[in-house]
Amino acid sequence: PIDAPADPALFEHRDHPLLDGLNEPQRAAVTHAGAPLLVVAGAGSGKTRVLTRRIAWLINERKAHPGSILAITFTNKAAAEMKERVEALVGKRARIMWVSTFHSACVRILRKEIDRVGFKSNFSIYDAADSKRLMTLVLRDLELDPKKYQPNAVLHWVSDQKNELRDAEDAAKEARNSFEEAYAKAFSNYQRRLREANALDFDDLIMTTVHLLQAFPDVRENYRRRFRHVLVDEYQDTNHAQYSLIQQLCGQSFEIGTALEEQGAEAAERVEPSELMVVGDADQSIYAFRGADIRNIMDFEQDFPDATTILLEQNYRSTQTILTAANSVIGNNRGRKPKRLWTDAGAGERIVGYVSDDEHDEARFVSEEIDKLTDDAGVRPADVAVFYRTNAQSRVFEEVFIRTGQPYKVVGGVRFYERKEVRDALAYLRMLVNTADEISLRRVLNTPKRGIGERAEACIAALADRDRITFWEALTRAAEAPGLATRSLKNIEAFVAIVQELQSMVEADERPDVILESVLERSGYLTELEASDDPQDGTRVENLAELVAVAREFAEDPQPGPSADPAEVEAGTVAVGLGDFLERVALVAD
Amino acid sequence: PIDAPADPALFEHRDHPLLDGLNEPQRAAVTHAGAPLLVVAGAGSGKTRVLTRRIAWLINERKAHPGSILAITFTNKAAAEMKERVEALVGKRARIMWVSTFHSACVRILRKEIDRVGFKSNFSIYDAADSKRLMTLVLRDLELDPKKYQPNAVLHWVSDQKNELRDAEDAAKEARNSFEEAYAKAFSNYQRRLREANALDFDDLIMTTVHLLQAFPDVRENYRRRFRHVLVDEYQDTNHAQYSLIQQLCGQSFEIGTALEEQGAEAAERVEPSELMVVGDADQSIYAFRGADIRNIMDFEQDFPDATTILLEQNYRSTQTILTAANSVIGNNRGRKPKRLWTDAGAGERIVGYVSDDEHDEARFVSEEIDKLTDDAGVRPADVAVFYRTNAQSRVFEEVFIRTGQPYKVVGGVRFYERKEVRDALAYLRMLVNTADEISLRRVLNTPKRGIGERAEACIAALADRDRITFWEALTRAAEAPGLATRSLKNIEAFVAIVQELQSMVEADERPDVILESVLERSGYLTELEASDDPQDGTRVENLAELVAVAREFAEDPQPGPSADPAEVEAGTVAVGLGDFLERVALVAD
Amino acid sequence: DGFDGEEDLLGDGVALGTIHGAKGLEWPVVFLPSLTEGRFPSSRSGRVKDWLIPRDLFEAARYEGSDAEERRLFYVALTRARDWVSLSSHSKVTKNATKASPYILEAQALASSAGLPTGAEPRGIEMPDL
Amino acid sequence: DGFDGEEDLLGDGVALGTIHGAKGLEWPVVFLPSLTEGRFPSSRSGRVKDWLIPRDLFEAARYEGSDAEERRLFYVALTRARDWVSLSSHSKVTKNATKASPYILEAQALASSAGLPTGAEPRGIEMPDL
DNA sequence: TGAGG
DNA sequence: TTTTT
DNA sequence: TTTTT
Repeated sequence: PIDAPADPALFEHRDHPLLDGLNEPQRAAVTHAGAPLLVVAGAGSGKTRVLTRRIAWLINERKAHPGSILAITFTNKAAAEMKERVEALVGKRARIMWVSTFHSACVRILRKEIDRVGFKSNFSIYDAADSKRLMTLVLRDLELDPKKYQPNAVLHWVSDQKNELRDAEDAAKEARNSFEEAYAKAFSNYQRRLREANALDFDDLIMTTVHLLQAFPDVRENYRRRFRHVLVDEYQDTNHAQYSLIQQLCGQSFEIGTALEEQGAEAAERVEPSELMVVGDADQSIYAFRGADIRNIMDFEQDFPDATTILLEQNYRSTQTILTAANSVIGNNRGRKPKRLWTDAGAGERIVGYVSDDEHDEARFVSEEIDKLTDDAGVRPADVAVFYRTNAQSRVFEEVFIRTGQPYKVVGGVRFYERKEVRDALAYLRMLVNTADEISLRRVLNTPKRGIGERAEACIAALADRDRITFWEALTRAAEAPGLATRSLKNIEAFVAIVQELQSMVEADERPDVILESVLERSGYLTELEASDDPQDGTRVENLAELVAVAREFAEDPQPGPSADPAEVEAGTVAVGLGDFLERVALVAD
Repeated sequence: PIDAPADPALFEHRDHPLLDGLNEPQRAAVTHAGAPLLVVAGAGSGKTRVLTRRIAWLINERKAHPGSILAITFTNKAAAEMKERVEALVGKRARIMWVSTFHSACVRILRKEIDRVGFKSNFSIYDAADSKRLMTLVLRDLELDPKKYQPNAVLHWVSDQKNELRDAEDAAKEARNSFEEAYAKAFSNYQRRLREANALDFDDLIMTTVHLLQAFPDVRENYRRRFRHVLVDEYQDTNHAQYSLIQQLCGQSFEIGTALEEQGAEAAERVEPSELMVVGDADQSIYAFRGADIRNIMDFEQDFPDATTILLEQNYRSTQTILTAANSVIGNNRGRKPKRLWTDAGAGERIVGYVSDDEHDEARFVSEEIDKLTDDAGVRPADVAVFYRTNAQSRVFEEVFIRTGQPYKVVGGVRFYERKEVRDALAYLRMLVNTADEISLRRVLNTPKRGIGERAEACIAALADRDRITFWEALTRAAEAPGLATRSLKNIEAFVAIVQELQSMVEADERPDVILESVLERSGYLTELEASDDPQDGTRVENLAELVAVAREFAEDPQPGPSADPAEVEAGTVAVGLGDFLERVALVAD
Repeated sequence: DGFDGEEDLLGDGVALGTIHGAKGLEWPVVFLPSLTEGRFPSSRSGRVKDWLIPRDLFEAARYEGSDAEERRLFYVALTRARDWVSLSSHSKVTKNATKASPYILEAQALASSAGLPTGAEPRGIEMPDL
Repeated sequence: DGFDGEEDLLGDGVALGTIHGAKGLEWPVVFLPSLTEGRFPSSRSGRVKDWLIPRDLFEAARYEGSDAEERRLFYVALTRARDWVSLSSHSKVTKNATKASPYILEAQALASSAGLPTGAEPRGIEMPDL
C-alpha cells in the first residue's frame, strides 16, 4: 500500500476546515484511523502541517483527550513549533499534550519512576563534556594506555552499545579479546560511577527508560493506557533504543521480547495497542554516525504487518528544476524505495554550475553572485544560504564576506552552555542539588584555586572508597582522611562551609538567580575572573552575567523543566525550582 | 578678527576648481597665507574638506613642495582619509607628504634621532597594557602598599606629568610630602626601567620628541627647515606636550623657553617660522580626562598675537531643528566664545522626546521607533545609531535587539590587539627584535608554562642586577646564577636555545609571518592551546591564525611602518621587516 | 553631504556605542537614551572623587570633569544626527525614581521656543535623501 | 509556502553552515560550494578508517559512512532551496589539482537531460514572491 | 609544609 | 567530518 | 565613566 487509500472518511469530511488546503495523501494521513501509519514525507512536502493537523483532528473529530496524545520529535525547536501550531488550531487544551523530544519525554518518565531502578529522582543529566570528564577518570583509574584508549573513542563505543540497548554486562559477555574486555570494563566502571553520582548521560535517558518499561509491566501498562496516540517525527533518525521505546509505549511490538518482558506481558493486563503514526523520509537519513538506523523506517512495514503507508510526493518548497536534480541524485541510491518529488509551481530558474580555480576564487564567485542577486533580483541577504560539508570550510567565505562587507551569520559553533565559565557555574548548581554528583563536585572543588590540590583530592577519594561513602560525605569528614595535610584540611573545611551555606539556600527554595549569584560571589569565582589581566576574562564575566540574567528570567516566570508533566503544570501542582532550571539548561540547547 | 577677512586673493581665485562648492569662510581658510590661522570649525561644517582643499591649494597654487607639508591628526583613520582625499585632488605627489598622527610623526623623528638621548633606534613602543605590567613590577620593587599605590592610578599620574612635559626629576623636585615622593620615585624607577628595556610608552613618544627638539637646536632647525606648512586637526584635543611639539616644529613659539632652548636658539641659525593652521572646535572638547587642554584652542590668539581666526558656522549635516537644540545646549556654557551653527537645509523633523518607566521600557521604545522608521520612512538599520554615556548601557539595548531580531553592531569594545594570546605572540616578536625589552621577555619566559617559575626568574633578575647586564644576557649566562635549581637551569637553557634560533631567523630577514608561525610552533604556545579543554581556547587559536594572516598580508605587500619617511618610501630606500610590522601593530589600532 | 562621516564603514545594522566613540561620525537617525539625572550628566562629574591620590596633588578639577564638559559631550552627541533625533529618559532605576536630565528639559524648552512641540508623540517621518 | 522553514529566525545576513545544520530549514537561494572529489562526497566515507577500535569489534561499515549516506546528504542540501541553486567546485586545492565531485556532474547531466543548460553562466534572476 | 611548577 | 539530546 | 595613541 504505497498510495493513499480511498478512505470513505475522506468523502464525509471533504470540506472540513482541518483538511482545507491539503492534498489527497495529506488528507488521508490526517484522517487515518486504526492500524500503524507510516507517512513517507519527502522534503518540503508539508510534513509538519500533516502532523499538526492530524493532532488537531484527533482532538476535535475523534474526540481524543489531549492528555492521551504523545508527539515525539528530535529537537526542542520542532517540539515547540508543533505545540504552538496545534494550539493555534485547537486552543489552550493543547497545552496538556506531551509534545517533546525523546530525551525530555524519557526524563519525564524517569523523574517519576526511576526510584525503581535505584536512582534518586533528582538525578543529574550529564552532557557530552561531563561524560568525557568522567570517562577520563575511569580510564585513568583502570590505568589504560591513554594513547590506545581515548575517552572520546571509548565513549563513542559506549554510546553505540547503549543505542543498541546493550548494558555493560551484555558488552562484557560478548567481549572476545582483551581489547573488547578493556572497553567493556571501562563501560562497566563508567556506569558504576554514573550510578554513584546519581547521574545519567544522554543515552542512558533512553536506554534506562526502555529497560524500566521492559522490567516493570505495571509502569509500562500505565503509560500505554495513558497514551492512546503516539506520533513520531523524523522517524528515519531513530536509533534502536528509540525504536524500542516507541514499541514499548504503544504496545505494537512484534519483536522478540526479553524473558523479563514476556513475563511482564503475562503478569499485567494487556492494553489495546495505541495508534501509531511515524513520519519520516529515508532519503533524508544523515545521522547514521550518531546511531540513527535507517532500517527502522525501511522495515516499518515488516515490523508492523498491518501497517498503512502514505507517500507525500508533492513538494511545496522548490521549483521543478531543483526537484528534478534532487530526484536524479537520490535515484542513484540502490535498495531505496522509489519516490519522486514534484511540484506544480513550474520549472523556475536554471541551476547555475561553476568551476573555479581554487577555493578563494570559488568564494569570490559566490560573493559576486550574491551581489548580483541582491542588486538585480530583489533578494535579501537573509534569503541566501551557503552550505558546506565541514565547519572548516566556513573560513574562506567569512574572509570574502568580511572583505566585501557582506553581512553573514555562521549557523552553529560553540554554544553558550559549552563555555567553560558557564559550565563551572552550572557544576556548582548541580552539585548543590545533587551532592552525589561527584563529577560536578570535583570540577568545582578547586575552581577557583583554593589550595585543594591533586593530593588532597586523592586522600578524600581514598577515604570515600574506604568507608564506602560519597565523595561529598568524605569531604565533610575530611578530618578523618589519612595523609591529608593540615593546610588542605583547612581549605577543604572552608569549602565545605561555603557549600553547606549555599545548600541551605537551595533547601529554603531561594530563587535560582539568587543562588547563582551567591555561588559566584561566595565561591570567589567572580573575584578571580575580575582580578585577571586577560581581557578575554571580561567576556567570561559578561557570560556569567548573562547566565544570571537567564536564571532571573526563569525565576520571574518559572517554567517547569521539560520533564514536567504538562497536565500537572496546567493543574498548578508542580513546584518550580533550581532543579527545573538545571533540567532546562541540560535538555534545551538554545 | 572673528569673521572671514576680505582677502583680495579670494577675488582673483573665485572660480578656481579647488574653491568650488566652498562657502566664503571656507575659501578664506583654504587660501589664507602668512600668519598663524585658527579655523574654528563647528560640527558638520566641512572641516576635513577645508583641510584637504587647503593642502591641495598649497601644493598646486602656492607651489609648496609636498614634502614640506606636515599634517597632524589624532587617529590613523583621519590621517588615512585625509591623505586619500588630498591624493584625489593633487595626484601621487601627495604620497610624500607627512600626514600622520602625533604619535606616528614622533616615532618617525625618534627613529632617526633618538640615539642622541641614549636610546637605540629599534626601541619598543609600550602600550597601556605593557605600561601597566611594568608599573606593577616597579611598585612591587619599591614595596609600596598595593592598596594605596595602584598601578593604573600611578600611571595616570605619570601620564599627566609627561603630558605637562615634567620628567621624573621635575616631579621629584616638586614633591612636597611622602605621598608625592613615592609617586615621583615610582615615576623615576619606571622611566629607568623603560630606558633599560629600550622602550618608550605612548606619552614618552611625544615628550621625548619635544625634549629632543628643545635640547638639540640642529635637529630642531632641520625639521623647521623641512616643514614649511604645519596643519593640525582637532586642535581642541591637544595636550600641553602636543602644543609644545607644534611650537617647536613651526618655530612660532612665544612661550618662555628653557635655558637649554634659549641657548640652542642662539647657537643655531634661526629659520623663518612655518605657516601654521590649526582646526578645531572648543565645543567638542571632550577628552580633558585624557589630558586634552581646552585652553590651547581658547588661547590661540594670545599665544600667536598676529593670528587670524576664521569661523565656520554653516553646517552641512543636520536640520535646523537639531542645530537649534544643539546651539541652545552649548550656549549655556560660560566663558565660551559665541558660535551659532546654521543650515539652509530647512527645519526638518521635530525632535522626539519620550520619558519611559524604566530602562527596559526605554529600550523597547527605541526598538519600536526603529521599526517604525525602517518600515515607514525607508530608513535602513545602518542609518540608525544609539549613543550612551557608559559602555555598560549597551546591555539593555542588546537584549531588546536580540529579542526582536534587530541587527546591530556595538562600536568599540575589546580590540583584537588587546587579546591575551595576541599580546603574547607579539611579546615574542618584540623580544626578538629588541632583546633589551625585559617586559616582553619576562612575559613570554614562562608562557606557555615551561617550568621557569617565580623563583628562577628572581635568580636571573638578581644576576642581571649584580653584573649590570640585561635580563636577556643574564638568561644566556644562567649557569652563573646563584641559587638556581638544576631543573630550572635546564628549562632556561632550552628556552634560550629556542629564542636564539628564532633570532637567527630575524637576522636572516625572514618574513614576519614565517617568524610568527615558528614562534607559535617552537614555543609550544599553539600546542598548549590546542590541548586545552576550554572551548574558548578554540577562539584563541583562531585569533592567532588571524594574526598570522595579518602578518602574511603584510609580508606579501610590505608597507613600511607608520614612522617611515614617506619620501624615502617613495624613493624605495627603506627595507621593510619585522620591526615595521610591530610598529604598525603598536601605532595602528584597527 | 557629510564630510567626515563614514557610517557605511560600520556595515549593516543599528550602531550602538558611547558618545566618545561617535565623535567625528554622523548618522541620519540618532537616539540618545538614558538622559537621566545622575547618568548624563554623570553624577561623578563635578563631584569630588575619592581619589587615590591626594586632591591637592594636581589640578583635580580638570580631571573630575565639569558640567561644561558634560554639556559639550551632549552637544557632540546631538550634532551627530543628520535628520532625526530622539531624546529619552526613564523615571525609575530599578527601584529608585530618577528625574529627567536637565539637558532633555533644556532641549525641549528650546525646541518649543523654536516652534516645536514638546514631548511629541513619536511618529513615522519622511526623509528626503535616504 | 514553506512548512518547516524558519529562515527568518536566522536574522539578517547570508547564512553559512553545514548541511547537517541546515536540515529541516529552507532558503530561497542556496549555494553548494566545494563539490570537489574528496571534499564532498567526503574522502573518508566508504573508506576504512584507522579506527582506534579494532574494525571487527562493531559494524564499522555503518559508522564509516557510505556513498549512499553522502548522497542523501547532498539530496538534503539540494532540497533546502526554494528558487535558485548554485553548484560549484574548484579545480585546485592549494597545489594539487582536484576533479569535480561526481555529484555536480550527475546533477548537470540530469539538469541538461531535463532541458536545462549545463555550466550555465550565472545570471540575475527574477523571483516571484520575495 | 605542601601545592604548584 | 557530520552532532537534533 | 569617557580612552583617538
